Amino acid sequence: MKEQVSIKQIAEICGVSVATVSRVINDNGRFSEETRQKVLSAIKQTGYKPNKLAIGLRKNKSNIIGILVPDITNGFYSAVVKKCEQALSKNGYSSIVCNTDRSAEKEANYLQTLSEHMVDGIIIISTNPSDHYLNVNIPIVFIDRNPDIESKIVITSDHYYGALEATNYLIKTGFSPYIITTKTKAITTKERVRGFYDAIKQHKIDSTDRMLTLHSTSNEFLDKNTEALTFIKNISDKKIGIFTINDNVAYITLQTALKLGKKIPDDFSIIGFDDAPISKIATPQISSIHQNTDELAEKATQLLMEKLADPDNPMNVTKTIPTNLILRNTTLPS
Amino acid sequence: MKEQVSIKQIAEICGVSVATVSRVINDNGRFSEETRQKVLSAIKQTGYKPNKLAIGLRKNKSNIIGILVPDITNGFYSAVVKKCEQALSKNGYSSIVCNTDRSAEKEANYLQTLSEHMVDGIIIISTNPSDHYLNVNIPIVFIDRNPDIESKIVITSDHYYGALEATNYLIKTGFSPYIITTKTKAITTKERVRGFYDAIKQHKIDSTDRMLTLHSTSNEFLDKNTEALTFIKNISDKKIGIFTINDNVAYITLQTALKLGKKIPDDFSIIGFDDAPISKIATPQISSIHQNTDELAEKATQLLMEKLADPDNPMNVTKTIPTNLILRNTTLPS
DNA sequence: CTGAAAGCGCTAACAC
DNA sequence: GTGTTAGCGCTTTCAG
Repeated sequence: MKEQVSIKQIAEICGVSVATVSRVINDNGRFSEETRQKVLSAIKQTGYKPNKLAIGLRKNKSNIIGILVPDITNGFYSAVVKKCEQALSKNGYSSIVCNTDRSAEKEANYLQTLSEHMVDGIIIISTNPSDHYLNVNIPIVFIDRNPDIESKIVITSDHYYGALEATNYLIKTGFSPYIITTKTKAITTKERVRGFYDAIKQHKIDSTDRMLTLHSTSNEFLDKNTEALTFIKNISDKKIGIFTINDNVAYITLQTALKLGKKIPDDFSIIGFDDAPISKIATPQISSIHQNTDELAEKATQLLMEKLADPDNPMNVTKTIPTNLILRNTTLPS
Repeated sequence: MKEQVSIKQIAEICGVSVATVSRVINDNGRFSEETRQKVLSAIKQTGYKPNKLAIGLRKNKSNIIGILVPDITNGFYSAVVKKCEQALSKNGYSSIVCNTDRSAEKEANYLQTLSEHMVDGIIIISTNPSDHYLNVNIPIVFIDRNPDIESKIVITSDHYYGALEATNYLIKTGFSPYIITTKTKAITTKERVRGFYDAIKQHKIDSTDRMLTLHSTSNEFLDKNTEALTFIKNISDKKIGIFTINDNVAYITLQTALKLGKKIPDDFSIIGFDDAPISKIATPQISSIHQNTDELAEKATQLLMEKLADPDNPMNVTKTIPTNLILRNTTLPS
C-alpha cells in the first residue's frame, strides 16, 4: 500500500511552503518558474493526488453532481444518464447516480444523501410529481418533470406535439385512432394523452371509448396482458391505429395484435413513444416518437453549468426539445 | 436559500459543546437523555445535515464506492450496476457510476478521479485486460475481469461451463455446432470459446472451420452484417446450431438466418449468452445462457464490504457464479 | 515571489 | 456526562 501523500509532504520535499505548492497546483497567484518545476516533478515522483474531500470542504464545493433516475435499466433513461455523465465529466464533474425506483420515498432519501455529500447540483429525471426537493437548496434541473415551484429549470421533450403528430399520422394513413396508456400521474403521460385527443378533435372524430388504461404499472413488457386483448377484440373498426404511451406498451400491443392475427401494418398500425431500443428489436420494428436523449441530456447539463456559474440568477427556464416521428414497420408509408 | 447549518450552531443553540453534539449524532460516548433530546430537536428544527466532506476528511473515508462499467446502456451491465447500487445503498454507501466506454484511457482517468474523491472502494465491471488499477491502493473487486495480480477479489460467471452446456445442448438436439464471436481480448470471450471447443472435442466432432469472428466491435446489433451472411451460406450441414458469444450477436445471427429463409428452430438453432433483455424481445425469442446479474452484483458488494471491514486481510478470492441455460424458441426441446 | 496562519465541519483523544 | 483541543488536507487572506 502506497502512503497517501499530501501537499505538506510535497512542500517539504521542495523546501517551500504549502501555500506555494497550492499556488502551483492551481496555477493561481505568482511563483517562479524554478519552484514550478520543482513542485511539478515532486508531484510526479510521489504520485501525489489532490484530496477532493479537503478541497471540497475548504471551497464548499464537491465537484459532484447527483443524478436521480427512475430506473437505469430502462433503455431511455440509461441513454440520458450516460450522456449526462459524459457531459458532466467533460466539465470536470463526477456523477453520483441514484435509482429511485419511481419511489418518492427513495427519492427523498437520496436527495438527503446527496445533499450531505455536498453535491454541487442535481439532475432529476422523473415524470412523477413530488416535492421533496423543496427541502434542499442545491441547484436542480428537472428532466421531464415540471414541478410546481416558482423558479426552476426544466428540460422536456415535446410530448404534446409528439403525440399529436403520431395520432395525425395514424389518421392520415387511414386508421381509426385509439390510445393505450398506463395508470400513472406522470405529467408526460398527460401531455401525450392531451396530444392524442387534440388530434382527434382536429379531425372531428368522435372521442368516446378510444382509450385503454392498463392497470399494470410494471415495466415488464412480457406481462400476460388480457386487458389489451379484450380492448382490441372489442374494436369493430376495420383499420385500427393505436398510439401507445411508450414503447413497452407498443410492444405489448404488437404481441397482442399478432396473437389476434391482425395484419400489420395494413389493418393494424402502432406508433409508440420514446424510440427506446425495444422498438428496433421487435419484429416487426415499431414506429415510434423519438425523444432526443442526447439533446435532453446535453441541454440539462449545460443549463446546470450555467446555474452553477451564476447561482444567484433565478433562471426560470423551460426548454422544450422537439420530438420526431420515426417510421418503421408498424405504420403505412404516408 | 437556507443557510447551511453546522454542528457548531447546533452546539450554540443547545448550550453545549460541539463534541457533545457529535456524540449524540453518532450515538457514541456518553451524554444525558436531556441533552440528547435538546440536540435532536435542534437538529430537526434547523434541518441540520452532517457534512460528509468534513466527516470524510476527518475519518479518511468518503462512504462512496466507484463503479466502473463499460456501457451503462447495455442491458446486462445496467442490471448489474443497478443491483450493486441498491446493495451498496443498503450498506450506507453512495455510488459514483462511470462509463468507461471500453476505453483503457477513460478507465485510467476515472480511476484517478475516483481516487481523488477518496472513494472507499471500487467495483470494476470489465472484461478487457488493463493494469491502470495498479496505481491505486483502494480495495477493488472485479466483475468478469481476472487481472494478473497476486491478491484480488474476482466475481465471474461460469463462462466456460455456460458455453459447454450451450454447445452440448445444440449437439444433443441434433445440430452441427458452430460459434460466432467478436474480435476482442476479453477473457470472458476466451472462456466461452474454450467451452465451445471442449464440448466439440468431447463429442469427437471435427473442429475445423467452426468459428466466425466478426470484425465489427460495435454494439450496434442492427449493423448490416455480411460476414455472418457469408459464413452461414457456406455451411453445408442440414441442421446448423450456432452458439453466439453474446445476445447481440445472437440477434444478428437470428436476423441473418431469417433472411436466408432458415427454419428456426427445426433446421437452425441459436443459443446466445447473457440472457439480456434483447433475447426476450426478439422474435422468435432467443435461447440464452443466463448470467445471474443479481448474484454477481450482490456477491461483489458483499465481498467488497468484507474487504472494507478488514482491509489488511489480503483476501485473494475468486467466486464463480453458475450460469444456466434458458430455453426459448431458437432451440428444440430436449 | 513566498510564508504564516486561519479555518472549512467534523471526530477523537484527553482532561475534568 | 461534558468541554477543550488538535488536526484531517487544502485554500486564501495578509504580510513581507
